[in-house]
Amino acid sequence: MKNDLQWIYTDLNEEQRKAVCHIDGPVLILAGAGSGKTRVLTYRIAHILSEKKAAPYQILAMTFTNKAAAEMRERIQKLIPEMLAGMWIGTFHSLFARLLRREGEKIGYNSNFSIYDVDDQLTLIKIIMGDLKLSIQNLSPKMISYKISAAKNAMISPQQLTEQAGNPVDEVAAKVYIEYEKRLIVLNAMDFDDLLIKPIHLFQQYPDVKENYQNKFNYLLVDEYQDTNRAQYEVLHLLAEKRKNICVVGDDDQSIYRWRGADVRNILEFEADYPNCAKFRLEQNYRSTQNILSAAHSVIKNNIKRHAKKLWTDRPVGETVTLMTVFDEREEARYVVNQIGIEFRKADRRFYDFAVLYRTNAQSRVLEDSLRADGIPYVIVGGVKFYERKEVKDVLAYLKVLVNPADTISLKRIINYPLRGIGDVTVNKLQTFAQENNKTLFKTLSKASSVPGIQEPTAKRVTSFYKLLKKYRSLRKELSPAEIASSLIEETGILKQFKEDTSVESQTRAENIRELLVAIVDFSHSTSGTTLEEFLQHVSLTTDIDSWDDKKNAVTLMTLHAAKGLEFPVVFITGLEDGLFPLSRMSDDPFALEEERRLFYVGATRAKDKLYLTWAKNRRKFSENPAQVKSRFLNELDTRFIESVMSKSVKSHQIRRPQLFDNPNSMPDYENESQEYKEYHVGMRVKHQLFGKGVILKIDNRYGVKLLVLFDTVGEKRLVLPYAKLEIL
DNA sequence: TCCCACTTTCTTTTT
DNA sequence: GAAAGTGGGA
Repeated sequence: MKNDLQWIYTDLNEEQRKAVCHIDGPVLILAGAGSGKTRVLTYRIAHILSEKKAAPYQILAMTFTNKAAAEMRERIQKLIPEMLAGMWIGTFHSLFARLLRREGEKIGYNSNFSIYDVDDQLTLIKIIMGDLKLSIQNLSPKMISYKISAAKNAMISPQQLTEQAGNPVDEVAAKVYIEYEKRLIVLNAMDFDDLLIKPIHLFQQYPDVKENYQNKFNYLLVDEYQDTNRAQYEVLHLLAEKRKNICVVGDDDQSIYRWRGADVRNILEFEADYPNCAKFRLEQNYRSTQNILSAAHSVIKNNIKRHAKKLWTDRPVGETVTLMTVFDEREEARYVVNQIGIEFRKADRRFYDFAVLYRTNAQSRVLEDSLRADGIPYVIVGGVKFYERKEVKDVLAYLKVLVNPADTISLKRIINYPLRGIGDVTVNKLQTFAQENNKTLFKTLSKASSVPGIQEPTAKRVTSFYKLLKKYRSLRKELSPAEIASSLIEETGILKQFKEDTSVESQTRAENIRELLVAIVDFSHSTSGTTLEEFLQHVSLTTDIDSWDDKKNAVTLMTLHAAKGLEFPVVFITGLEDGLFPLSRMSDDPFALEEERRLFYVGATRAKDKLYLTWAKNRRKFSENPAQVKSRFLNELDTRFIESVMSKSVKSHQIRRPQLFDNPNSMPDYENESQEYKEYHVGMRVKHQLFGKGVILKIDNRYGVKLLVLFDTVGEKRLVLPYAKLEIL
């Protein structure tokens, strides 16, 4: 430990120091972007420990991402290396998962419960909807799943949802919800939301357990408090109830997870919840230039629902923010790559100094193409996540079953993978038998020959599959997770089937499976644990951003959401078009629109020295390429901090109106055509130059205009309006 | 039971 | 522009 707490005085500003030194009681720290909030949190922990207010194991520090937790650990390690062990620092989900592994028995779970991701959840919901004979045609399982998750995050029980259900969709959701909760218990599985809710149930049902933890955790610290949802709020409240030593840090301007149930009111009303709380405001920004800060502020100040505040910096004014207008997304990508080259030479930068941000993951593709073409190294954070790839999930399903045989969802995933002649019909027979005899599917596998309707050869295949699982289950104690996994992959022939196929797809799948094995080995060597159970939990609760390596010399591509908490010398925010950012369906809902604006603010304040904003006049979506209107956020920007530029092709385009389809590279100008779309309606008779006469059956306006037309001679055809030259009859 | 070809759907953002 | 779902034939 550094001597005499000198560091508290030398490393912190006045307000930070106050926040660090006020140890007891509830504390609210409103920390603006780049104001050193992680520093305050870590110094606070160090201070508590050095004042001997608590032992390390009495401290509970919660973040949203593993990355943030890891950073906190690292910084504490530097301040007081000997005190780190035993501290509960981690994400909400991982810390509560840990707690539930210990205490879950009390509420009907085994300590080896599975954690279901969105994909598993959806599978389960589809099964339930099938069993309840609910039509998937009218109500998408996704919608139901979303409703259930929203209810859970808002702490609404199945019974309450049933009572409140005001429309048919909610009624169905409530029905499924009831069954869903029952089945999760039987499967010995929890979804992400359960990890937050179950501790609450536990504490409510077992006051002695609650008290245990209240006593244990002397000091609570919560990062990104503005993004907590109702369940998180509640569980924190229960834990802090007794001692009220809770310190939350957050910024209402950076609340961007409302769609996942986050409730800004949690931070706005903290003072009301904890009446005698101390409040500190960190408003000095150490990150960005004045121009960047002023530009960001000129946009965020348009939000009505916010604490009025203004960050300041003593950093130089810096370069103006560049606003670039380009013709389409390909030109946007080329521009970004070009500027990276220019900045690179101009300011002696490294590739890791650059971040390219976008609203949706789909936008990364074009950017990747351009970067690759110029040989610039890049990393993508997010997108299709490694552990969510089909082949990876298949292998993981094997491991999950080994750990938790009650996990029928995972079992069904692998029962015929790789193909071993156990089809749907057989599985259904087995399941019916299992239900009738009140056994798990796993147990029933061993008795396949006594299940009515299953032929001898099929029963043999089933029992040999059972023996396979049984064998590996008993090997768990003797072999390491990596040995089990690689032996399993070998014996089942999962890798072999990909190796035999020479297609690129199979090769990457094989590659991914090998990568998974490497990940298991790596994990075994890490400090976090060595058992299969621990590995599976790690996988379930790890995201892409957590494995992002900021030291790797590559340009970073990621969504604005993923960028929260990070900083880069040069930042590009791309795709600033109305409908994309802000996303179109957000524009009607004022709350959602404000959230989009906060997202813009988060993005802009990631930049230290230089910020680029780009928008394209045309952007390809699916197969269409509609004209775009610039984002309303760009209109809100104070022009004093901005320099507007236009690409050559945009300039020339303003003079020369393009002919429709005159060459393949020039896209048709739709601006006046959008009016015409409205002239079509269902039932109208039309004529197509190829298909002849027909009648319009359906008009789909969601992503560009698509028509379903029944032609007199060729039957039904799907048409995309700008390209289908239709004549109205 | 399996395989292939065709159709449909999805696109916000994530622990 | 992929990935899951559907349906018919072997």
